[in-house]
Amino acid sequence: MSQALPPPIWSHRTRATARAPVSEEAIVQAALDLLDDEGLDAITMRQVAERLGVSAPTVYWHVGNKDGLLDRLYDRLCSEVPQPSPGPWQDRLRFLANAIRSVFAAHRDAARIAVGRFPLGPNGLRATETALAALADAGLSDEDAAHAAYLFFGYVTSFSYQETISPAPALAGDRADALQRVGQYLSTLPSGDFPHVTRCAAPLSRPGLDRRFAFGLDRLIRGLST
Amino acid sequence: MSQALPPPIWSHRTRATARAPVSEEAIVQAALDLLDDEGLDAITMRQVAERLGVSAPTVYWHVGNKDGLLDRLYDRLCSEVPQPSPGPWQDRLRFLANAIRSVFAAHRDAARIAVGRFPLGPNGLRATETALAALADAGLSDEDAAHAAYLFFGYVTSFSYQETISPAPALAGDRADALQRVGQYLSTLPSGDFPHVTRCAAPLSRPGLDRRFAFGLDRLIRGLST
DNA sequence: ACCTGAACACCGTTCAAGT
DNA sequence: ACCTGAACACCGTTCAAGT
Repeated sequence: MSQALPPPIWSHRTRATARAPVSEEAIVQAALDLLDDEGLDAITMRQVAERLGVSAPTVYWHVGNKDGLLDRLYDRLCSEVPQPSPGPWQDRLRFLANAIRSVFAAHRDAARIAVGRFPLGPNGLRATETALAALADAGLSDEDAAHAAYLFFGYVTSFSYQETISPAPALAGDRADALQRVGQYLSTLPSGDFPHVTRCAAPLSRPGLDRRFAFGLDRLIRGLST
Repeated sequence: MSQALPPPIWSHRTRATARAPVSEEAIVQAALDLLDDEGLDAITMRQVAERLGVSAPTVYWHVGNKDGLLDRLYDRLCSEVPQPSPGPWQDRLRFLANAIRSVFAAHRDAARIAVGRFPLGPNGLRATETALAALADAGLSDEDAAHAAYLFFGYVTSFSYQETISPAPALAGDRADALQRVGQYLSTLPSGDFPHVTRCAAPLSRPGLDRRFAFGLDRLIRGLST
């Protein structure tokens, strides 16, 4: 069998042959690069196309529409979530939650893609299976395990989303500044009308979110224990 | 004091005097009408302006930008949330959760506005105060109550959001159809790789969400009990 | 103080047409 | 089967200018 020759030097399709052929995989990768470099808002059908040296309608041919692209990108992110090692179901659930949060944190505002989605793609299903297995070991029925899985992913996802955006969108400046101003605002509220808000002003506007994530996760796990 | 006369009949500013003067309140109301009539995607600075018979930059003058408009609209929605009557803290929390979910359900995909926001506006603070008061009565410290409040609002909000959108965006057809296809898909997965997913296929794709909401709420409250 | 016209720099999506 | 040019119908936002 003769070896494939490169296109002849007089080929006029220099640009077309220069780039790798477009594929669904390449498109998802380009979207992921865009996400990492500039954030979710930079993921545009046109920008993705440009990264691949291709026209926008080509992207539509491969992934249908923007939602289809984000579905695939979400599953791609799910592929980065590691599996927990064997152990008590509580530990496996905690590991999974922290792993998912870490993946989101590693990709800017990736969590926004996950909000309203459930991990049902090829890779997402692995995480779903892991969660359901842990919940079954917790003694939950199939029905309760399904409900609990939604509760679990909903918590991790919405928490991750919350921490990627500034706490009060209307306020300018960086996050720490904005948070401090929220705390200041809350503490100066009339304490007659809002006794608890004023007393909780500081903890409500605390910047460190690791403790808060662990708190919610612990209470969730406790609530799921029989 | 003489009574104010209407503009003379020869006034050439017929259109300008015909409409009520624009105000922040009127703008928020127009946005709410748009939300109820056509959904969140219809809330556009231009569309809001058109509803008021005004040009788009006028809206900017009053609310700053679109985020500022949505902040105000969110607080307007919070004003529709009723206060619970006195009773055990669990009941008050449950009442508040159901009330918030009902308000979102009454305004199409309003929950999407709430995702990533925390009720800190004049009206939202009433709900926050109610939640914090209940959580304090549960025996939580100020710090834990603050964390739990985020957990609580995050749950109600993200659940409400989830139920306003179709479960698998890529699938066509109405929700019941799409859900059934998801269930079908999950049940035909290789049961060797996904034993729990296949067994939970039916409950994972069950359409009624009231039971699921109650389940999560119960477990949350249980997890917060000392 | 409040409002407008016109513009800038984009979007998602479709569709006939090419190879 | 895969890709392009050109277009449609929009966006959020700004800014000089008006009253």
